[in-house]
Amino acid sequence: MATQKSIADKLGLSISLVSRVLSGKAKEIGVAQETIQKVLDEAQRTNYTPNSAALSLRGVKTQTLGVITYDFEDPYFGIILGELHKIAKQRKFTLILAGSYHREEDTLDLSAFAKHNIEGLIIVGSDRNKDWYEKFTHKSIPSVQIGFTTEKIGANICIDETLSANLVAKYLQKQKTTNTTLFFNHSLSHETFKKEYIEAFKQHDIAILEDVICDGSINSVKSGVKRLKSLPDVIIAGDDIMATKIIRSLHEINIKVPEDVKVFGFDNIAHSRNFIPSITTLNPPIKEMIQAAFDLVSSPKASQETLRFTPELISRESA
Amino acid sequence: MATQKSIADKLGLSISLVSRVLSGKAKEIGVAQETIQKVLDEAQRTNYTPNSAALSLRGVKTQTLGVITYDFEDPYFGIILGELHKIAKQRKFTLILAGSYHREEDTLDLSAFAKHNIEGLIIVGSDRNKDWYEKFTHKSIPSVQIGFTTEKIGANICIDETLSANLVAKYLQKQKTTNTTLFFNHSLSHETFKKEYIEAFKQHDIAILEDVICDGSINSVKSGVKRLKSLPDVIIAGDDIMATKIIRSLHEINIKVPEDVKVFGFDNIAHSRNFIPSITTLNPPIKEMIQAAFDLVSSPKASQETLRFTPELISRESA
DNA sequence: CTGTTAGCGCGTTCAT
DNA sequence: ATGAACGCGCTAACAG
Repeated sequence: MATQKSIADKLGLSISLVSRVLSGKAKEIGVAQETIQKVLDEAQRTNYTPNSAALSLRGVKTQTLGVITYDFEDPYFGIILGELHKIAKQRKFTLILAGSYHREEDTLDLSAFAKHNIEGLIIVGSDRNKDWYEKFTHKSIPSVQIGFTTEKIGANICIDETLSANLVAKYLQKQKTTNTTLFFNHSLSHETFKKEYIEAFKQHDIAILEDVICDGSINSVKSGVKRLKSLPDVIIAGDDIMATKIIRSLHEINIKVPEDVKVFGFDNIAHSRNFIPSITTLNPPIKEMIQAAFDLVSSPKASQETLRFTPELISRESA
Repeated sequence: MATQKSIADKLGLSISLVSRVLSGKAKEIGVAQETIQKVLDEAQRTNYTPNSAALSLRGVKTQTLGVITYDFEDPYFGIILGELHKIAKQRKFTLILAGSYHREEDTLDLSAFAKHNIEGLIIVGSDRNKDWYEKFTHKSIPSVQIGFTTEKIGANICIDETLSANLVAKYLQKQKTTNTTLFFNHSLSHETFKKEYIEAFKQHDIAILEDVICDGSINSVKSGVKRLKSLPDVIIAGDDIMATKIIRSLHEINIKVPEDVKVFGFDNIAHSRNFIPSITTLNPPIKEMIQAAFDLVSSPKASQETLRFTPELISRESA
């Protein structure tokens, strides 16, 4: 490995001089142009890369962010990670990954973050509690959560659930919907939205016939669908995946969407557009949300802000 | 932050003694039991965590792996990352992310890896060339690619394409298929499979009516479907997403799957099971593949092995 | 304009 | 059984 020392030795200069040139402080201090060029050339030639360990030992910013997720298989996770990565690259940040597997939150292990001295924490997904965060409380790392939480620890980026529910209620009203059935699971984001839907439907004179709770597995959805006492005008699903599973389950007992029942989703996953029928859903402004999240954690002063974003209603075939 | 020095000062001991105790070499060297306990207690009390920068500066293993991907939005990416992360956690490894956005490979930036001194490289996805890898050739980091490549640089984990194609051909033959049409894009993995399909179909007396090449966007698939000169017994799609888009496009011009044409996918993404019709496809043994990949990079000696895995044919409604 | 020195936190000689 | 001193690669204060 090329080091400043190896360059200095080769050129017969001192290490500190090389350091000054390489860290861009040459001009400022007043190093001879010729010397600057020699150092730069040799650095280039030997493929010099600053040793991050040495830098961070000296207290130089590591420009490293930790990313925690609760569910790697969330269809949105890849997109979020992609966006995060894109911005991180632009700003010369590095992303370190931690997470729990399948929401087994007890398995969350943050040693990776300690190891690499992260300067910011991005939490992807909703959650209820953050026991694990105790380990971090003694440090003051700016953090942001993208999703809902009951235990806010830093900044927060989420969907405006009230606005969203009203958007849907208005849309359904226009379609002369008089009653609905809810399909939600026990996750925090589902429950948060459900509460708002109930409120919004009340205000728009839309009845809720049934409130089905299922874990989201295809079997739970199937049995939920089978046990339906009656068919509402529209079924409100907690997310698009749930919506597709509901439609699939209905299909298996010969109920057609949207002819017999409509189904409304949430998320606008890539798949929703090509499903048969295509899913009517709410499209969150992911890119803007991620951008905002990144800005919040990478800013010098830790923020406690909560930013709410409004999704766009995408009317397709299912509702 | 608690450091060995802070503990030593507090206890009136020397730093090196504290170091010995904390790195578990106390017994070996012969430190007084009482001293050991004192140090351990103080470390516990002050929440001592070894400084990774200092460690790696001293040459201690960083246990850090770099992960590169070409496409964050690949539906398999989350699953792969989840598996990788699960194993990484078990073995106390850290994962650092790099990648290019939407396959714009020129934007690949590996500075993140240099920054954190990675000890292994996992490449997720197929690719044709690795110009960027030049920067790494002077280091000897064990690497593994999960996917196909034309420019192998380390170990390689992939699907056995010949076996796969034969599996499918045999299946189709049993179903009395006499002709097919291919829908593939220009990616390396699609082309690799296509070649094998062509060979396998020839051996099984299955004709290929048309060879449609499209970029995979819904519009390209739609126009590909519209331009079809005739309907084959079964359409072979390069992957499940392509399959769903084909079915969707056929649906829009009133052609039913599988009644009018069958469609065969590849990948077994989560959605395939719930799509209407559910997609008949090949299911790669992802977990085993990831496990093997991890074993290869994390092993002390860099391997150049290529491991081929055989997928399982999952017969569903579409074919 | 350039070199010397100190020190970030740690493990490892070499002393004692 | 314990401590002093060194060096990993780097930057900054101080000295020419």
